[in-house]
Amino acid sequence: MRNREVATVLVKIADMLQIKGDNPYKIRAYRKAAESIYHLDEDIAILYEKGRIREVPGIGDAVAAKIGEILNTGSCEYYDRLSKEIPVGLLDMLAVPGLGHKSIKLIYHNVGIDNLDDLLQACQRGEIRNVPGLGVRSENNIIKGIAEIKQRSNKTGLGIAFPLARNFLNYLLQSPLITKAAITGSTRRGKEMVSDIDILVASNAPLELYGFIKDFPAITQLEQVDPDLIRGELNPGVEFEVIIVARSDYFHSLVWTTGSKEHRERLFAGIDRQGFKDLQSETEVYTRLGLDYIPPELRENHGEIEAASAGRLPKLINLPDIKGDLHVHSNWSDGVEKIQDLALAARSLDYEYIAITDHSKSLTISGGLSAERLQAQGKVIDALNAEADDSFRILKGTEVDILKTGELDFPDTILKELDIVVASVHSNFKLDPDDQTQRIVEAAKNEHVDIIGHLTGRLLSRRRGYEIDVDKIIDACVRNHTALEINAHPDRLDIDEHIARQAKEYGVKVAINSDAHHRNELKLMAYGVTTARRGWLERGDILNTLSLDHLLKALD
DNA sequence: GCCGTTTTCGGCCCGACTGTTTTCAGTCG
Repeated sequence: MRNREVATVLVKIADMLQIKGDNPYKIRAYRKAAESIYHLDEDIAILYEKGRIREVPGIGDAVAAKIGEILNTGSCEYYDRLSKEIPVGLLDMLAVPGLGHKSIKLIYHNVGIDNLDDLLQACQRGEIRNVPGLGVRSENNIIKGIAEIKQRSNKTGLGIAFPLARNFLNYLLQSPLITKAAITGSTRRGKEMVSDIDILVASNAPLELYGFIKDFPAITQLEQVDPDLIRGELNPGVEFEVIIVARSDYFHSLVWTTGSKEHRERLFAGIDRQGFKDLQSETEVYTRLGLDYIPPELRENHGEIEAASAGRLPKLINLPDIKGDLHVHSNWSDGVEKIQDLALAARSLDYEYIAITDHSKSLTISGGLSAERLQAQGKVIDALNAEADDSFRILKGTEVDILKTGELDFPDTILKELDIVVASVHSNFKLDPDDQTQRIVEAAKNEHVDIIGHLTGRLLSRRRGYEIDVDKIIDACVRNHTALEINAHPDRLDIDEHIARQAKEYGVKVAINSDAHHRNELKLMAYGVTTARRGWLERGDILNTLSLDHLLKALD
């Protein structure tokens, strides 16, 4: 699958055109094509070979030709020509919050800055404040923004790291030199951001492995550090380690490498792991330590060792416990899929229901629905449910905007007609913390609101969440029987594991939702389940583990 | 640059906030 690689080149073309100040619709066309390819569940290279690439929405003759070039050569003539005019370092500067294409062009033309490092230095020297349209405030915001970028640049989101690790693992398992292998480390624990990918391998021929590993297509760097350690980097810039052990040392090594430093050091304090040879499972390792088996997601030294010792570990939720998705967008707002296609995809995941929760009218950029359109959508859903010959149910819902004042974007008379109401913040992120909190508390108090969506508004690779008092919001949720969402999108994972655990302690129900804008994104549910597991949540804590009947009763 | 049950040209997503200004351009969702 080279879809991500192709999409990345197209996005860069769009960015360069935008810095140049080219036709906005042409720029949008490149972005739309990139987005389409990114979400494709087929391999773009295979589609191209079959001559079916024009069937992909947003790809016309011009982009199709460029994709052909990218697949054959890794780049295309148009991109190369643009990058002579627009230095690629300018594109990195786009990651700075508040800096857009126009400011970057101005900075480049006025002071000749074309990369992040020089930009930081120029800000520190006070040179950027003289660029027309920018001032001292902008300068300070840029310095702050670059610091944040540097802080997270050595980490990779689980949504990138996990699929990459799985592909790498599957490749390794093809080798006859390897008898057992598993993803380990923080990726196995399901941390939202990981610093590298660790793979544990059992092999009796460690020195022959290097030659096999170097042929994995995504490898960009490779180094044999020790006879039992190979280190390198995978495209797109994710570091990895392959740790090689003898078959007899595999399971205690898996426990050792999976847990956080604090977990493993407490586990094996004063114990020689040599006595753990030849065990047949991780369960045996934990049994030997006098503990119940601790699932990887809990191995953080956050109380799991005490709980395992006392036989009080939670029975964590599993993906098959999920009976439906309560936050999904269709092409009525900013999703790309028809409602019936989303329902079909949900059926194939063995769900019993899916809630269509398109945006409300204030979110114009995302095609928010007016009250009239929402009612029309309800009729369409009723008809689809009526003509279905199974018990699967499409629920009528909305992701209603929480306005600046805490008022909702639809009146109660509209909300009460819906099966499910998700209320979310999409504007005024920089409100005073008290006002921001109060705004969400007001929404939670509305009797028709079932779930607060992506509570903190954070985007893991891009921005921190808005400032809120989580305790007060949890309190409001308890009093009003409002659930909190774990938004499963790997860019969000919002609420995080800590707030999720706090919610459970106070008896607030949690809904794990994909927030899918495309049918393939329904599968992102798995990341939300991982976060829930890291928050010690059990099936009974999760709203959408309920069967359709029980869910409807619970929502009543 | 893409698209089409207003179809081969003329549309294509808009409104609020921020920081710069002195009436507005740029950014963001």
